[in-house]
Amino acid sequence: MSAGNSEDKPNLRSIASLAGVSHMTVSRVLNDHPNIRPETREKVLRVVEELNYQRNSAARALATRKSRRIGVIVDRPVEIGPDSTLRAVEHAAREAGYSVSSVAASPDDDGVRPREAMSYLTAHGIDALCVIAPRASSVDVLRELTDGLPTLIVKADDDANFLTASVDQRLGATLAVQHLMDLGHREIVHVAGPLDWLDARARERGWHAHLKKAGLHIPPAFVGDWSADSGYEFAVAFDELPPFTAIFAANDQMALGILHGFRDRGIRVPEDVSVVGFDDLSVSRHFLPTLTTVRQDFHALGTLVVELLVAALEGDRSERSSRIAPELIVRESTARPRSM
Amino acid sequence: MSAGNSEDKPNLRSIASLAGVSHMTVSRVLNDHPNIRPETREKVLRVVEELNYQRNSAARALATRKSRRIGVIVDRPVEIGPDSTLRAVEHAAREAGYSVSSVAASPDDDGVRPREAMSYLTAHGIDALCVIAPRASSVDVLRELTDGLPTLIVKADDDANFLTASVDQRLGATLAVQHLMDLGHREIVHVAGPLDWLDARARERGWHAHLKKAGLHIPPAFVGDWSADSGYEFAVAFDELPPFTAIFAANDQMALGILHGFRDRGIRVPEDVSVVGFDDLSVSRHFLPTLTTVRQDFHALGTLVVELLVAALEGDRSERSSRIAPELIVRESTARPRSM
DNA sequence: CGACGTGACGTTACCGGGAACATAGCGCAC
DNA sequence: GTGCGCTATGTTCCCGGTAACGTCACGTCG
Repeated sequence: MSAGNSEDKPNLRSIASLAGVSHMTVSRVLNDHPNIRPETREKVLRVVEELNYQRNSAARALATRKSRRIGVIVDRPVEIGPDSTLRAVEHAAREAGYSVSSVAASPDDDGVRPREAMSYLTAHGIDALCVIAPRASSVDVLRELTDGLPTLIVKADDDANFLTASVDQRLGATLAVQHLMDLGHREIVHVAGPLDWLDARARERGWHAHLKKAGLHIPPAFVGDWSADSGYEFAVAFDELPPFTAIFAANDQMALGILHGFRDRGIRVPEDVSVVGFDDLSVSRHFLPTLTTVRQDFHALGTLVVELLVAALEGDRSERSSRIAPELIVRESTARPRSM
Repeated sequence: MSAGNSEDKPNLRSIASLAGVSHMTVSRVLNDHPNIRPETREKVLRVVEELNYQRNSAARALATRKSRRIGVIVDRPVEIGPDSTLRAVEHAAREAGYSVSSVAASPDDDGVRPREAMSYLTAHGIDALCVIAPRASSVDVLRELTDGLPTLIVKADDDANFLTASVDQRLGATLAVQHLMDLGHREIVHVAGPLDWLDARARERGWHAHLKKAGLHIPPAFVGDWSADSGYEFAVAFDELPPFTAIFAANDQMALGILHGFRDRGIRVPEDVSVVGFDDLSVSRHFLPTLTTVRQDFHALGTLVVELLVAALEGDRSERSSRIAPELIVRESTARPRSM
């Protein structure tokens, strides 16, 4: 069953001699070069099949000076959103014949250190770089480290130096705020992520801009740290906060912490306050109450990231950025305000 | 600041000529060979530093026939537990000078296809393999695919063919059940993961064995699919189930679904039923009620995995398996049964 | 005092591919 | 029929490391 040649691993030359051709002919067949006679191609492919031959990626990388590897830096630890993006990128990269090396922030430390991450990635050889969930400071540092390396940053604003792709964060925030406004809410506060994170900032801006456009009062944003704990802290301080009837939280975890904090304070959701999250975690539809939130299509995002990078690697400099529309998922945590 | 040599990337030879030695001397310095004069070493290292030289891992891999890469197969998509393990393995591997290539199941398909995953990993060159969250069937397939490749499976039982490392799943289950027994529960049901998954089976067995040891009635286990949805389904069918006062769920997601289903059925947790989960997701402490669960130290697990694999790669065949003790985290979702 | 071991290097070949440059056969225009 | 260009294939060298072996100076010992 399993191709059990007990000899050394086959290489181009062994294939070649068995097929009665030169190793270059085998190489050309494998690389889909034109100008190969169909019979020759078949003969070669038959031997390749028989020996279960796989190209040596190290040798290929060495000869071509291309690793077919995409480096990925993820600045936020395990917390779902960026994680899903990473998975989607890995998947899309594999489909495209690339492999991925990633450096993710560990839950312990306070984020990826861009210099070390880059040094690790370049040491292992990468052709392109993708940065997920970046902080503004990381982007600044990377600007001087990625000289000549095709680099895509998952962020919403276009960038002269980098390719960009992302789910449209501002649109997501707009959807959330509009939904609350449609329900009749006029005092809508925002529990933001750390504003050094580009995603956090984009969500905050979307919220801010949409309130402004509607002529509503814009309260100061509360800044959390993405964690459910920080949402909890916000919520239990309810009595000391200026009045509001709805909250747009920058992610589902903080939204969950808010639900928890409100329960501990005896505030009911959605009767007293409506809550909207962001991300649509797989568990969010089972929170109590189930959470209205903004869903991002990570799979599409991953595909997009790899498409843009591969195009850039192949010399296509036309497409430089693209955005994916998010979707509002309405559940139990939002309702009309009582005062109406 | 950034080593701005505008020339081609430096290589061993360029370092060598600048340092006035042969390229082999540079290689030896970099590989910590003995028999290098301290002055020579310093001279070389100075140039290496100056040019910001990094070894070409492809060339190294080609010459040594070692990629210093650990392949990882993850059989369960993004759902936290296995994910955290993967992150921890990546982190530990990086610390140990290895890099990781991973294949994770995408949320769409119903699990990793071991043959394809292996083919991808070997094509990109790996020295060792780690399998996270495996199904029994995957393990069987891998048995014939990993011929000669040092392989570690993250599972609790020792294995003649493989290295093993894991958090002690049976102990975790025992802790959960014992906690419920300590509270006075006598009818403790289990909502298991799919029993084809080794982790699910180990948790089920731990639960079963501990009930048996205590001489308690052993109801049939309900089998979910790890998702919160499946927990919900179980819970809303409450009326049709034989009576019980406590549930041990095989993961936190299903536990959350159960909390949700019970709320929809008007059953109170923990007043009517106690619920224990498994994993301690970062959000579990904010569920309503906050969830009693079993915490796994993924970081320690990742370190252990890499230690065992690296030892095996270096020819040390003494340590073949190891287990980490989990910890019970008691929160609001468990209490004494009312009947007591 | 010469054979020999050893430390500190240098030389050469090789890992498994691919680029660049031959080369051989063949159809075709003049 | 001869020169030309194209197609299909072969040769050679190189990518950037490391292994294996060679060399040379120096110290030691019989």
